Amino acid sequence: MAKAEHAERQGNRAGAREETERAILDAAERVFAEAGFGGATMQAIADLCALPKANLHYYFASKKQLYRRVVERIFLVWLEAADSFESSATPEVALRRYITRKMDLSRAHRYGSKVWANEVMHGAPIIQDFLESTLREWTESRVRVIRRWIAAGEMREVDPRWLLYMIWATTQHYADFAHQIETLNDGPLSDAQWDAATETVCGIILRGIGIGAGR
Amino acid sequence: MAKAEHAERQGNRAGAREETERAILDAAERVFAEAGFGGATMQAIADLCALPKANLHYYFASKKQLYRRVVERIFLVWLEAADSFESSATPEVALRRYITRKMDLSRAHRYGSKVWANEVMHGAPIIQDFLESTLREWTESRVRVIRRWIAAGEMREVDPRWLLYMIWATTQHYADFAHQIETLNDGPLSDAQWDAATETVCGIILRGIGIGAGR
DNA sequence: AATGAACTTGACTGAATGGTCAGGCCTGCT
DNA sequence: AGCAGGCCTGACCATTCAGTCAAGTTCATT
Repeated sequence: MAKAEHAERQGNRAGAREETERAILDAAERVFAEAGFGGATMQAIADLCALPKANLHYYFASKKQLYRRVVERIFLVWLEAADSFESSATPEVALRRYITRKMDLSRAHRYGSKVWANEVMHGAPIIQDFLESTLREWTESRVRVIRRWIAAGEMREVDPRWLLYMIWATTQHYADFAHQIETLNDGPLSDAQWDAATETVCGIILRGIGIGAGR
Repeated sequence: MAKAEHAERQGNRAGAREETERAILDAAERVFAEAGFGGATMQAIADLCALPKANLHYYFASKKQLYRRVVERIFLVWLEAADSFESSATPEVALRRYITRKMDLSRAHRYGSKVWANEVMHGAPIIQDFLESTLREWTESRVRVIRRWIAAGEMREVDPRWLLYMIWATTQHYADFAHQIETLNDGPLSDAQWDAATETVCGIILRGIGIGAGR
């Protein structure tokens, strides 16, 4: 951000570059999400951001590298959501906040979620190292937090991993399977429906682990 | 089956044909699951079932048609699982059986689940009609069953759709995100782990909707 | 054994697509 | 104004891949 401002002040060169890269990444995210890596074409991405195909190759060396950048950007968003899982709070507050945040993300970053899902489904050829380092560490740390809550009698005894998987699965489902949900719903979910779904997910999970959550 | 036996008795021609088609479909299911439609190549499928590529085109007119047949076959398996959701039983028995069945499916048909997920994520270009007809009818019928249970005070008041999505998401996650789960687990889940995960999922959901399920 | 239909397959083709490149253009600095 | 470096792009190339085909082979039937 500071870099962009600096650039802006002394000409629009660097700022324009960042803007163009972002536009390409946005288009790429959507095309990769809708067609998968193999089905996506550089031409389709170029069309979506109204740039000649050769231009994409000026900013990103190859399709693979562009894809990698897309995935990395998504991972950062994911990490941001992960931070909302605060170990200091009670399980009720922490989990409710985390689930809500993940539901929001599913709504705001539908394409990103799909790209991530695709990548993992295909064996994570690009981001295996992330899974083995950052994701693993994050998961293990939260597993310990949950174990502590259990030991303190703040929630029912449940293997933390199955609980985390359930939260990931359910929240991401609203992005990855949005098409199915919208078909069954005759259109996109309304604000009220998102709120209701979020509340229901929170409610079932919190009660499910022995926390008499609201209402 | 009767057809195959009949064929077998009067020569192995028709029987062999079915067997070959099944081999191709199995290979295709796996390749489509691992690479997506766009990333899959007929050659890769041919290699996996040890047949010359030209032979695939003798049995299936095009890549698209082969893909369609793969998806249709998966849908039949899905329907079979759907039948285990019996409206006659109590919610506890019905949901427990349904969840267990879906977890079993995720374990036995990992590739099928992935192909389905891919198809829906990409906007269901091939099976949109299924979503709008069969899936919709099935869902609406189960929604009514769940509403009846709620009206009868057998479970907490919860929008049935969010509950169903949660069950689908969680159970399918064990197939679609198997790679991620196995990375975090340092290897495939053991029998005991599958049982534990299934039990935890049942437990959280049943308690979550106000049914004091076992243990 | 003869026959013809069903099956098999190596070699080929046309189209699509990732990637390249040379030359032109614009921008900001001196 | 003039210049240098970053930026843009149409045309092109090499590869990959779905799909074809014609020439074989196998097999059930008669």
